[in-house]
Amino acid sequence: MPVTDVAIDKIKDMIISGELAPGDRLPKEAELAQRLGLSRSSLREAVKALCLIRVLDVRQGDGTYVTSLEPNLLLDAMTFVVDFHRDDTVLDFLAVRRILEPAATALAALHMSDDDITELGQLLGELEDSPTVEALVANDLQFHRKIADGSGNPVLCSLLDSLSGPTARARIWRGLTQEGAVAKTREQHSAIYDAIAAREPELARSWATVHVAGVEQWLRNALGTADDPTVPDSDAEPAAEAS
Amino acid sequence: MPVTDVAIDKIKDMIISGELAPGDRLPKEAELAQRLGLSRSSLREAVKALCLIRVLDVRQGDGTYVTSLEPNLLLDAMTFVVDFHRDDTVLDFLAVRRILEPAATALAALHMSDDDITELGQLLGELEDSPTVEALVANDLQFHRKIADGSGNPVLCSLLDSLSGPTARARIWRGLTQEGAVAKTREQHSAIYDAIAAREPELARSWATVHVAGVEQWLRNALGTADDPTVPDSDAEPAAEAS
DNA sequence: AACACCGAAACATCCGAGGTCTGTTGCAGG
DNA sequence: CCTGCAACAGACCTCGGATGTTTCGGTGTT
Repeated sequence: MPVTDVAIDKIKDMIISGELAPGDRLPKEAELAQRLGLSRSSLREAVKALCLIRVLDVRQGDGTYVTSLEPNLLLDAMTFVVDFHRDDTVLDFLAVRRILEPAATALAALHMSDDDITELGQLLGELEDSPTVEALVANDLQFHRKIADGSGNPVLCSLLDSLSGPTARARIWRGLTQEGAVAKTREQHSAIYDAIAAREPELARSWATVHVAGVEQWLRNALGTADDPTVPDSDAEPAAEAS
Repeated sequence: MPVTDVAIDKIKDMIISGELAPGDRLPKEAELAQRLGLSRSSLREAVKALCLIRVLDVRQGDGTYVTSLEPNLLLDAMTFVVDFHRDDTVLDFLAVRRILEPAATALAALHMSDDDITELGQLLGELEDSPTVEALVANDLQFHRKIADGSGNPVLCSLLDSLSGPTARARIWRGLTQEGAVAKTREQHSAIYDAIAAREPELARSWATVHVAGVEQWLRNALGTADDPTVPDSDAEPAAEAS
């Protein structure tokens, strides 16, 4: 195994073992390199890699630090990964979002504070009467992010955040091409908000399902893959082997 | 922004734009470095970082290649990230798994081929009568992996795979300390298998919920936080309306 | 045709020399 | 005593070259 990969594991272990706590500063490059038994160049490669996934944070002129390691920060790095799947597997991501979003919305109906719910309502009001598609989608992202945050589960929230990225583009596309999509989105958002404000988790869940499924259904048709077995529709083809 | 980060973005763009397709070989270090306008050292840092998240694959003596970029490969890198959350946030990960696993199991009941179901059954039979806890958990992981794979959604499968890692430790701990946990796990696995084999998605979903919730409940008690209704009851999620 | 050897190509690793940014220190002035 | 500016030291950034290792493919022998 390359020395750089060893270094990555070593640093990872130092963090997991507790030798390096979140916020701690690492020894200076030269020192750490000697301690791990490799050159500064190789060590820098390791540090850079850990930097990309938000485990380390290097500040020029200051030093290298361990990040807070909070789930939202680390899962957030997943956005980078998800970026590589733009067109082909968007449906798969959307299918997962369709599973998580309703659950998160139901949780939000139970856990959100009254203040948060008020802010959620304000978000809906901020939108103009005839918003641009971009403004609508931006508001859409904020709306769902606040709900995900309201679920009280940071892991769930970050995951949804990552999944929302690639599907946002699809939503913009939809807004531009599908008649009535904007109005429908606003209606559904209001319904979701009402359900949360009424503390009705099951109702909130159902509206969220309808909401996400709408995008999913449209996208599936738009992609012309009416026969894609990846998505949970009503029935499946039971392998025509036995019978 | 550091030149290395610029290089990362450049390479990322080259891939997303299609200039570099999965499986393609990158220009040699020196050449690419000159083209991107930086030194080999800095380029190597960028490549190493992209390597960690499985976007690039470097083979000494051969060259640097773009990976297949399949969701399972990229999401798999998330396991590395998840490793940093061992004790504190396991409950949050488990809560997400409790949302995804039942959905995946229901999908599997609809989409798995008869052959796959046969293999799933064999997996259950492979276990001895009095397995060690380690063997049981290993079998447990395989069992759920096969089901996740059977959902037909590679993103969902990879995500569950990543989430299973940190919770596996918890499951081992449980097997060692809770009386009857082993027997209960086997019973529930059989029930899940039966529901899938019978093509009963809702039944499969419910058993999966019960199964994961069992671990979650135990863990919550074990951690002494008996007061966290993180997840409401989750049925009525119309991922599949076959009956 | 199968196998062993050899050389070219490409990555791995290391090193040392500047460059740049940041936080701190110390002095002068209000 | 407090404030503001300038110089300093520490730490990371970038570079380019030299040397070691591994892999691939061509060549020659058996």
